[in-house]
Amino acid sequence: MPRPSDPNAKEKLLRAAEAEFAEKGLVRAKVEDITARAGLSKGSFYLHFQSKEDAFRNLVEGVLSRLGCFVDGEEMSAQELERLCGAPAALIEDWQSRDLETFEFIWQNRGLMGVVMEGGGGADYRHLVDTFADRAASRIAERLQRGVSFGVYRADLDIHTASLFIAGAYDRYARRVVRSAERPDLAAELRALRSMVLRAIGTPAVVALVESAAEAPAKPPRKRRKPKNTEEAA
Amino acid sequence: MPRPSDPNAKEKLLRAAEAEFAEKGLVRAKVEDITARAGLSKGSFYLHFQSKEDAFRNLVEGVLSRLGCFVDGEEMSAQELERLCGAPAALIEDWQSRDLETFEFIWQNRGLMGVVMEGGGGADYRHLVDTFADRAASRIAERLQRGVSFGVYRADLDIHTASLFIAGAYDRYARRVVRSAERPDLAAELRALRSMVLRAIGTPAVVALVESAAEAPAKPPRKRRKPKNTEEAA
Amino acid sequence: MPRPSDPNAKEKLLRAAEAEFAEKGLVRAKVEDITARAGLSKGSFYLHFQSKEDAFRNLVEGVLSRLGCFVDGEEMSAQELERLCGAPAALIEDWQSRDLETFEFIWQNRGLMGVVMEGGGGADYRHLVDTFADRAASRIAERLQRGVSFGVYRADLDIHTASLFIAGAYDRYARRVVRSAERPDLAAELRALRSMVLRAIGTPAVVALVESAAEAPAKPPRKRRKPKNTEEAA
Amino acid sequence: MPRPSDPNAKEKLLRAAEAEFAEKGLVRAKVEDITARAGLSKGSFYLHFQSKEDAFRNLVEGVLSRLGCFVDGEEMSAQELERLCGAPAALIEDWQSRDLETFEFIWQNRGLMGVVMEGGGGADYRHLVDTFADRAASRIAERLQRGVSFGVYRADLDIHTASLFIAGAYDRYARRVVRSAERPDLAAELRALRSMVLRAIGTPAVVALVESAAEAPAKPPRKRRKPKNTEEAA
DNA sequence: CATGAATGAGGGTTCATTCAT
DNA sequence: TATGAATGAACCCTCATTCAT
Repeated sequence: MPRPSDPNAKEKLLRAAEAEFAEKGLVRAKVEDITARAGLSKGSFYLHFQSKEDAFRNLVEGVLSRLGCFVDGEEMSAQELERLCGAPAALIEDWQSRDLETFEFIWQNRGLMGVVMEGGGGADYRHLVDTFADRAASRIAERLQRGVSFGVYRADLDIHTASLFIAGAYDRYARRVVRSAERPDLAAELRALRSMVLRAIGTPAVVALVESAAEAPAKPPRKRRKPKNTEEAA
Repeated sequence: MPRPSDPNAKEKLLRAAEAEFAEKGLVRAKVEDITARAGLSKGSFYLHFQSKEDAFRNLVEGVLSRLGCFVDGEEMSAQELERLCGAPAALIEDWQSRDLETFEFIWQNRGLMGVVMEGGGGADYRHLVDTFADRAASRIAERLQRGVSFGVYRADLDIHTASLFIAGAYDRYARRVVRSAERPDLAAELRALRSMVLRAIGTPAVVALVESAAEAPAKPPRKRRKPKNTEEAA
Repeated sequence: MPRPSDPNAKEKLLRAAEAEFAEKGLVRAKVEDITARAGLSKGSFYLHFQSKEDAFRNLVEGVLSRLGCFVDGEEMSAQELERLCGAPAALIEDWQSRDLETFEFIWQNRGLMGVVMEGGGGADYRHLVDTFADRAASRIAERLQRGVSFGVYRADLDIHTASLFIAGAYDRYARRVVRSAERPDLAAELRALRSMVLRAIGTPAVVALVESAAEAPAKPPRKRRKPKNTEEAA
Repeated sequence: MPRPSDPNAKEKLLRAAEAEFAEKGLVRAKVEDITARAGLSKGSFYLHFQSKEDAFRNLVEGVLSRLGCFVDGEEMSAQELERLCGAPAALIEDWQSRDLETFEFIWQNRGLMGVVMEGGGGADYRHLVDTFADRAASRIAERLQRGVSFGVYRADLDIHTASLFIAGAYDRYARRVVRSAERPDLAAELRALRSMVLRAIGTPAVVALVESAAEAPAKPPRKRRKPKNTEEAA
């Protein structure tokens, strides 16, 4: 006996699938459990997805693509860029602001991010994450390069090693956030993380700035786009 | 037609299981593939293990426990400790030497380490890795504390954040090693990684030391125990 | 969004169902494919048929019933009959004319005829075909009997075997027609077939007639009823 | 709980599959019913066959290949051939003997033959049957040609039409045999069928022979190979 | 009447595990 | 101990059918 048509069926299924995948990974998650969680019947799953893998791919590609937007960031005008780099404090605040947005998104989507980062999709999806990680490291390298040429970072910086290192630090932090039961104090922790990084790569002037600014309050992040999948709201 | 008793059967099965788990993860690895790879019959698997999960747990616990030995390190006499901490250069060399041993082990056991780190065992085994990571961070914290009290690291060091940060850096590097197709230059890469870390946490004197010693040759690691699972030898 | 009522819906569905059944048989044909081909919605199928099998039965019974009319033929007045049987050549022409009509119908409805003859409906529908075949053989037997009593066929004819044999020959030819990609030259092929049959059952006089008449042109068939399902027109 | 190893498992499964396919066709036959009929568990099916279709193909190809041996017949030495064709009566007896063997085989394997001939495997298997039918018609054409050149059949025989016609007659008879509930009197019916055919294609001398020999007893068939799948024995 | 999302029984296939030999 | 055929629970996916709109 069919239920009344539900215009949100696909969305409900995606939410349910996300939760099941987050809990059990691609292989152990059962289609029947997904549909049960969505309050639908088993068959309805296949009205919206080709297969279980299809739904998984949908979710993973979606979250990685949206995360990619944060990583790539907005275009910054040459003028704005020069202004910021001339004022290390402002540059650092911009950095913090971007980090906060990114990790806010990661926190909101921690279920899916967890599956993706912990390999819950099996080897077939690792390359997606690897590709993403490479892109992130490249972005960081670009910014380091820029920072060096503007005299914010040490001139003798080994940019390749440093970018891997920094990407690693963020990766590690992301894993921690994703597994947190409680919402972490993202602003404070990101500030601490960044202080560590700046100490390692900054010029003495920047290091001094970092040390003096340890207690400065963080500005709220600019709203660039509104995050989806707000698990918090559910 | 029973084959003659094989005293190495369990060992062969463990090696085969490790390889299959490394390639496919716990769920996708088939008992039949494991026994085929070991050159034994399907039934023989259950003469040595309660279940597929049992074999997996055996392997994971084994590798984590051996890795734990490296992390915990040998007891160091108070005298030796004081000597080392009075000579930062020696302390750093000791650190390098321990890192090298640890990562040598990780490289040798990269198959299993990969499954463990990439979540190939599903959510049920994450706590093992988490527990291990916590222990590692504690150890690092202890050593940071000691280093601070001996004046090697900056007195204002936020030990908690620093330990997470450092554990993260090593974790990240371990993931890279585990996925390398080619044997990485562990000594050089660990030296670079440590330099980064020391710049972030060391006193100015130590930072100077790091900068001047960039080209110093690493001593060969002390042999504390011989690593098992030498995939290289196979 | 309901479409405006379509008075041809049932007919469209029957045509689509026929095509799908012809291509895939009862089991492999999907209701959804049928309705899609008809340009209607899935649900509309059940406004016109109880079930997929119901539609299949409708079609099969329809085609067999219309084919039965050809086989049974029109009532022939005693007078007309006597006239024909007194003139073997005319009798043979009448036979050819009826065959042509029948096989024209078979060709036009080759899709459905194919499913029916090739068992595409499964064992449940075989009895329909069997019943039909029995009836056809009986009709042939009657005509053979009549032909014998009028001295057209050999007096020693084993009517039972002959009728099966002839029914078989037509059955076989029907299968060939039904599978032809190109429209076969029905008139010529039926003439050849009939010649073979007449040689086997005819009196020497008739055999001579057959041999001398090999090149006589066939008259166009009388139009008794107009065939439906004219696939050619579509 | 596994049953004791059964060396006949595959054979039992083939028999059971044959029966189920014969009753329900490829699509409607359920693997579970097949294994139940064989007294085995569902999973055991896949120890012996890749899939349900694989088992079906095995059976169909097997029966067609064995039937092909009958149709192709044994090589006949030129000497023997000449002797036989010089003595139409002997030639006809040889024909009868071969027919009897072939239809004995068809009767023994009527289950499978039924599925194959009635299209129970769907369109995918029709080409196998078509290919087989073409081969059979070619063989018949060859023999007709030989018979004509030896003066057994009418010199003006249209070999192509005749071969199709004869193949059709045998095809039709095979369908009847396959559906018989009771074992038909193969010898008598084949003899009748052959008489009809000979009347249609034979020279007057042969026709006379046929008419006089209607009551001659059939020789028992030479045993060329022992038929498998003897449903009668089961 | 028409629609098409929803339903859920059904069936093919996999594979961890057992146990007679 | 070793073997590998046998088992059967699980689970993915299909599709005929229903019914709220």
